[in-house]
Amino acid sequence: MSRNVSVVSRTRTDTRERVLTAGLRLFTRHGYFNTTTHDIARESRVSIGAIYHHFRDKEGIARGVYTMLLERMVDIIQDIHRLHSSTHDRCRALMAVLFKLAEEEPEAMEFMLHAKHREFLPTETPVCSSKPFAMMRDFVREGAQRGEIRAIDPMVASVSLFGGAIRMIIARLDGVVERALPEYLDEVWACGWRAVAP
Amino acid sequence: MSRNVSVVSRTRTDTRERVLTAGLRLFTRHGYFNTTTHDIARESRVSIGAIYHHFRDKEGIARGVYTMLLERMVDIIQDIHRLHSSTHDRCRALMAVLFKLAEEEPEAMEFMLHAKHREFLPTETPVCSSKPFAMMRDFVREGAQRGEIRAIDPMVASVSLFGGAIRMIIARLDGVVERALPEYLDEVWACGWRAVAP
DNA sequence: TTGATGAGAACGAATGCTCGTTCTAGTATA
DNA sequence: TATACTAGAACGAGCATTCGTTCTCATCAA
Repeated sequence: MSRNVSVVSRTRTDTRERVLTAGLRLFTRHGYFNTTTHDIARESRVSIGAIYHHFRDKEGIARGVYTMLLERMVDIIQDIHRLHSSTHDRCRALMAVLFKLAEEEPEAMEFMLHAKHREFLPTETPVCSSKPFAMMRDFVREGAQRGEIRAIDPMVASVSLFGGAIRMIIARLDGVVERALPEYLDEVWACGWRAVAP
Repeated sequence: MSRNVSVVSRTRTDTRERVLTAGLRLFTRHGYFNTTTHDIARESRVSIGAIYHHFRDKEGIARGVYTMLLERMVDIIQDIHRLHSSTHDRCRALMAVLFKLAEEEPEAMEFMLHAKHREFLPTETPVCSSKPFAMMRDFVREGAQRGEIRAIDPMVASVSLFGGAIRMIIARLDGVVERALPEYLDEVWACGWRAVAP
C-alpha cells in the first residue's frame, strides 16, 4: 500500500527485531536470569519504555525469541521435505543443515537446544516435543512405513538417527570439538544411518 | 521455644546432606533461579543460618550438589570398567545403568544432563567435558584401538554409540516417552552398536 | 556428681541491594 | 490534532546474605 505505512511498520518491526536479537545474544551468552531488561535495553539501543511497549514483560521477550527460532526452523524443515523425497535424503539434508546452522548461528542453536526453557517459559512445551523435533520424528516414522528404515520403535529410530548429530552439536557448542561440524558430517551421517538402515 | 528436641541430635554431615538433597530436588523441579535459599531451608528443615554455616553461598550449594552427583557417577563407571573387559560389554552395561538411574533418580539425572550449569556455576566446565563423559569417551577410544569398534574419529564414535541413549533419556525426562527406559534398552543398544561396530 | 568453660552448630529477624515494571513527559508521524 | 512510539527516572517487591544470639555437648576441675 502506501509507502508511509510500510515505513512505519518497518521501524516498528525493526525495534522489535533489535530487542529479539539482543535478547537472543544475551540470554545465550549469560543466561536468562543473568540478563536484566536493562542489559537488553543497552545492547539493543532501545529504551526500557520502548521494550515494554512491544513486550508484555521479560518473559515475553524470551517467548518471542523462542518462537522466532522455532518458526525459522520449521520453514527450513519444510523446505527440505519439499526438496527431497526419500527418507535417506531428507534426513541427511536435515543433518547437514543443522551442522551448518550450528556453525553460522551458534547462539540460535544453543538457545534452541541447550537452554532449559521450562525454567523461564513455564508454559512452553519442552524443546524435544516442539514442532521441529516432531517433524524430525515424522520423517523417520514415514521412512519406517515405507520400509526405508528398519521396523523399530519410531522414537528409538529417531533418537538413534539424529542423537549422535545432536550430541555432536552440543559438544561443539561447549567447545569440546575443535574442527567445524560439517567436516564430521559424512562420518556422523554414516553412523546414524547404519543404526537404522534396513 | 524448644526445637530440635529429638533424641538423636543432628550430625554435621547429616545437615549438609539434607541441604544437598533439598537443593537437588528444588533446583531440578523449579530451576536454580526459581529456588530461594529460604525454599531450601524450608524443604530441608535446616535454618537459613545453618545453611550459611555449611555453604559459602547459594552457588556453593549448587556446586555441592553437582560434585556429589559427578562423584557418584564416576564410581559407577569405574565399577563397570572393573566388571567387564570388552568394549561391547562395558558400553552396554553403562547404557543399562544410565537407563536404570534415569528411572530411579530422575532428578539426579536431570540435574546432570539437562541443567545448564554454566548459567549458575560459571567456573565449572560444561557437563560433556566432565569426568564421567570423558570416561565414557575413553571406553570408546580404547575400543577403537583394540579394533572392537570401527576406526572412526573417537568423538564421532562416542556420540554415535551413546547419543541415542542420551537423547532417549532426555526425552523420557521431558515426558515425551511413555514406557520405562529399560524396556527400550535392547533396541537402543542395537542401534548404537550397529553405528560403530566394525 | 556438679558446675564452669568454650567451641562448633543452629537460629531467624533485619538489612540492603538488585532488577522487573510503571509512570510521566516528551517526540515523531498521519 | 491524535496516535504511535520513545525516553529514562523512580518505585518497590523479592531475595541473598549478615549478624547477634542461643543451643548442644564434650571436657575438666572441684
